[in-house]
Amino acid sequence: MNIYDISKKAGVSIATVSRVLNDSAKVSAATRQRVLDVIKETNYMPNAFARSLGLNSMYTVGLLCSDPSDVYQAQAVCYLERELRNHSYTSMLCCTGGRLEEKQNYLHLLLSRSVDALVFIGSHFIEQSDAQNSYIREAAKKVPVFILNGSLEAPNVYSVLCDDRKASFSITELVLSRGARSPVFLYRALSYSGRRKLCGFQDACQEHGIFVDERHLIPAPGDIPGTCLALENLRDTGIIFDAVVAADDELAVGAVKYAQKKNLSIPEQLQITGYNHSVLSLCSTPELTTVDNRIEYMCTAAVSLLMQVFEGKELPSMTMYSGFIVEGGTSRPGK
Amino acid sequence: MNIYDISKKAGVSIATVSRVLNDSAKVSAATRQRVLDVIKETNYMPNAFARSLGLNSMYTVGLLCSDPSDVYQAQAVCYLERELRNHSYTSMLCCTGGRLEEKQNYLHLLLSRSVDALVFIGSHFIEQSDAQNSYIREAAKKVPVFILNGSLEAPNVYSVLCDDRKASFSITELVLSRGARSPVFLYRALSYSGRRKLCGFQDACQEHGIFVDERHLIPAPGDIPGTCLALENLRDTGIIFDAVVAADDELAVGAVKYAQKKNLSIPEQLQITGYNHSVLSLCSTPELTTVDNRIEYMCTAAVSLLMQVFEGKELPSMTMYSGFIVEGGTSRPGK
DNA sequence: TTGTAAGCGTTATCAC
DNA sequence: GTGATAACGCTTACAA
Repeated sequence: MNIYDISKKAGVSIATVSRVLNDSAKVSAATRQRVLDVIKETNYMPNAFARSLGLNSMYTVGLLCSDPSDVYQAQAVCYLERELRNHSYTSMLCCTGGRLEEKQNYLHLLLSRSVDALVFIGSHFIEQSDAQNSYIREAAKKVPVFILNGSLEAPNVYSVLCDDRKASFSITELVLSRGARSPVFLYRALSYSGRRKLCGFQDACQEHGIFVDERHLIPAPGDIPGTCLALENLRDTGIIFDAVVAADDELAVGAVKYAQKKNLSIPEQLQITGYNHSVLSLCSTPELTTVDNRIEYMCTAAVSLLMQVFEGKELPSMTMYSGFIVEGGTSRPGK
Repeated sequence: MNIYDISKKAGVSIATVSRVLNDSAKVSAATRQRVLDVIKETNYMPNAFARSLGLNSMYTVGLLCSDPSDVYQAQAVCYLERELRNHSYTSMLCCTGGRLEEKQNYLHLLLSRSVDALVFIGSHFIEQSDAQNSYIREAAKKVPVFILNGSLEAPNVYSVLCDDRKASFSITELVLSRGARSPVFLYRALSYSGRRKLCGFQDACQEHGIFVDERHLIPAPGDIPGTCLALENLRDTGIIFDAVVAADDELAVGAVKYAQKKNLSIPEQLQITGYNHSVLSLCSTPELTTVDNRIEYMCTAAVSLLMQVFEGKELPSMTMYSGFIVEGGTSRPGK
């Protein structure tokens, strides 16, 4: 069943059928109705591939995330998909994992499918060495590229992010102002946002006259038991700490587990802060003090900006929002 | 840059270029090399839309989930996408939410894009009233449909699931054998797997001579505070319970929060079990006793079955695996 | 307002 | 082995 069949049954030309399908201006009400009747009656569905070929677009956006099992990324995927759908775009999802090569493969895949735009979820995609980001720049020559929670200076690349440096500064500030003297920073990787968070942490420490060296910056393997172990090891090497500022909620939960294992009371003996305000922060006991970086808002904003790019508007290359602190029971109460 | 440009530069016909691209049999080594050189040199990428039109397929599978922010669904999405990608298929993701109408819209969308198959993640898609599932049956007339953790008897519909009834029976059995006398069942919705879990719970109770009526079957709103509240209300109505068998980990965490709020010791005064063995079960303190329903395995299996369907093989309409229990600290220790 | 016909860039079927 | 050429099913000038 194709457009010719419909045109025959309705006694019109294929052009008219096409016009009806795309409800283009000039079709008489009578003709339109006749065509619509036939379409309904035959259950006709236009062929998406042929349509794409003509229009050179499938109204599809490529979504790249490293791992949607990460609660935070999953939320982003969900919100982005919803917003895109509201604008009649479908989402092609790619879960790249962490390896650069794999990311590049996926990018190539999406471009070969001629997606209309790309959204990178999370700062995992921005490598420290700028040369390694060239693949993103290349992609941006073909389609607009959006980066959530990461930033890259390049034509046709737009960043939407939370001011992680500021939020990290504030939350470090919070535990310091409530008595912490030897905080450590727990991170998964020094991705773009990881580095920003680290900056905030260091700045806050400096402002409080607290000396921080690399022994206070703890890379964690990522999962909860591993994080717990990393902190145990840290303690065994003789580093004393009374606060853990974690780069995400899962790491913070690892710190909670560590405290429980070592019988340290939270927050009296150990203050802990997370990041993301994910469901994990609520699962933890006590609930985490964490940063809400407004992921839903960021996703809505990103898609809305994307649509503007499609419309040919000029856009700022970076849009930055502020997160806010949600106080749970892992930091000492304020006055 | 299209296949004609390449053919000119290489001094061959477009047919030959096409043959090289699809590394089809008969092309002389010399010609092939010449064409490949031109392709490399020009950075030529075949047009995906034109290709799809010819082949009538984009090698794309539609993935439908209600909400990937649900950790369990997110994992499934991730594994499915990975496996599909390994078989050279891309994934079109749809997050439908819970409303039937929205699910149908999404289904229609995917079909209009001519995906090669559909995978429904989670049993949310199988309605209790069979008539409401007709939209899935309709879809199955066009493309093969896979259902993860749900089941529907229909041509071209294949179910891959964990034996939830059995697992739920076992885990209920576990808390009963360890002293629980008045368990309640906590669920989110009576979806296909929800109903199976309920059956397992009831059967185990019956076998232990424990009377269960509907007051012991607690629908929870879903989120943690809401679940906590639901249990408080239950207690206020005078229902005594010493075990909570929850249909998923998040609900179980709600029960943990309830116990903590009411100062009930876990597992002495209240045993709690979850379901899914998600990261939430590890975040909780104590860690949950829960069911691992082998989501990764199920996803791998589903995709492998899907590929067999594409190859035209006959397949059983249902493939069922057994889950297993992971003991945490929310159930009393065995002897 | 409607119809004709020329793309869009492939794949696939024939001949040669 | 290779090359014409006809699909594939739509959109869209341009004509009428």
